[in-house]
Amino acid sequence: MNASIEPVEGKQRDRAKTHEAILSAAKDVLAAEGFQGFGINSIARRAGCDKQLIYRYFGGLEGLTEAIGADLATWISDAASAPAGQPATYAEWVETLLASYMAALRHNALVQKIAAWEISEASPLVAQLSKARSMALGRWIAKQRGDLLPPTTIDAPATNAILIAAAQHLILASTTLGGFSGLALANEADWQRAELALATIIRKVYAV
Amino acid sequence: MNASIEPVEGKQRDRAKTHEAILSAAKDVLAAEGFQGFGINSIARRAGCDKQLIYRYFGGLEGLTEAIGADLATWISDAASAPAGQPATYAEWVETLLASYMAALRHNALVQKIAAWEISEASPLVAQLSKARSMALGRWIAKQRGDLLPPTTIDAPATNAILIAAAQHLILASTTLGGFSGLALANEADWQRAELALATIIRKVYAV
DNA sequence: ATTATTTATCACCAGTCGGTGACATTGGCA
DNA sequence: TGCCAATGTCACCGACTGGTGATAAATAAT
Repeated sequence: MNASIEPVEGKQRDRAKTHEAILSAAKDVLAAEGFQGFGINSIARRAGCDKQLIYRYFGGLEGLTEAIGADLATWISDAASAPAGQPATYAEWVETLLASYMAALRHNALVQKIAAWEISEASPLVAQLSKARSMALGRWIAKQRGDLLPPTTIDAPATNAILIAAAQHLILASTTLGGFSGLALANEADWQRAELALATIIRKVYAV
Repeated sequence: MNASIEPVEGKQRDRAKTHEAILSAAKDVLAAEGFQGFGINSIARRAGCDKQLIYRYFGGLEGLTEAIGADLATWISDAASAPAGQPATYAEWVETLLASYMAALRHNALVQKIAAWEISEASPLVAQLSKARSMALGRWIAKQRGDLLPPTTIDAPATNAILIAAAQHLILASTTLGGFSGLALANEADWQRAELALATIIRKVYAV
């Protein structure tokens, strides 16, 4: 019961610590090397433990992926900064929401790799992460939502899906290609240009 | 010299045929299994020949990828239907161009997998294909271009990159996730909804 | 008919992968 | 003390990967 006896607790015989080390290593591997390097051996190497422990504590890659998914439940709530003020129009709301989403995704390599995984392969592994990611996103949007309504002449769900898809694709392309379709996306000025164009689209399409 | 002696020419000792079989198998593997299954062994299996011949005739995966890139030079010109009529406005031009691009990409699994590869990994292999793909796209757009100019108040390159990114992402997501961000993309009606929303965006953002 | 060259096949290498069973070590409990 | 469960380590398995050298078979040139 008394767990405060160990003097140094260096790195031996601590299941909780090993558990955490494995989970952290798994996220690191996925964020750094992408889903291609997401394997038992690679994760065990980075965690500095035997791969057998991954099977024991998580039940292999599946259970480990599940744990990552659970860990992902609040990724955007934690990353996105609080809204500065109440938006006055639906267009303003979409604009700030999309900007927050882009900022959060741009600084989260793990979620970027998951997003890339989603559109590259349809495996049960990525399905878990995909579900966790979209649910976290849905909760976050619902929480931010006020009583603003889009113009009834516009298919808002489809339009917003297009905007999110564009933002996501630009971010993913920027890390591997450095840009997309002639639009450079390397420095902050490039991103401001892209976000300005997005904001212009939003304002024009949701103009009242 | 005389190469018309062989009576049946079944499947033996024909370098040109083997060459073509390998190239075709490589494209098939990439289109069917994605860049994950794009390997020497898998391609040789599908081509029905020894993998040694891939090294001999193409110089390994690199040369083979280069050959695929060269083969890709006209993918969109071949796929996209000729423009029905001359567009009257810049918005119309962008609208028909984007619709053609989406139709061509939706029915070309190979290019889809290459696009997914581009945003998943930054390897020299995919760089070749990426270059070939974007150059083919650029040539096609330049050929379609008339003397129409966008409104000077709009950042047209950035806006168009956003539109293409959205279209591309929706198409890639549809094949693996069946939709994106709550927008189903399974049947033709779903796609018409998405294209209508895209067309609305284009008309509003490029309105004169 | 006898060489040469091209075309294709085979056997093998070292390395990695996911996965598993046996073993060693430690700490707590009776 | 002895026991037992928890924790960690090691060795191994079969299968696959990219890559290469040697060899066989068929065609072309002499």
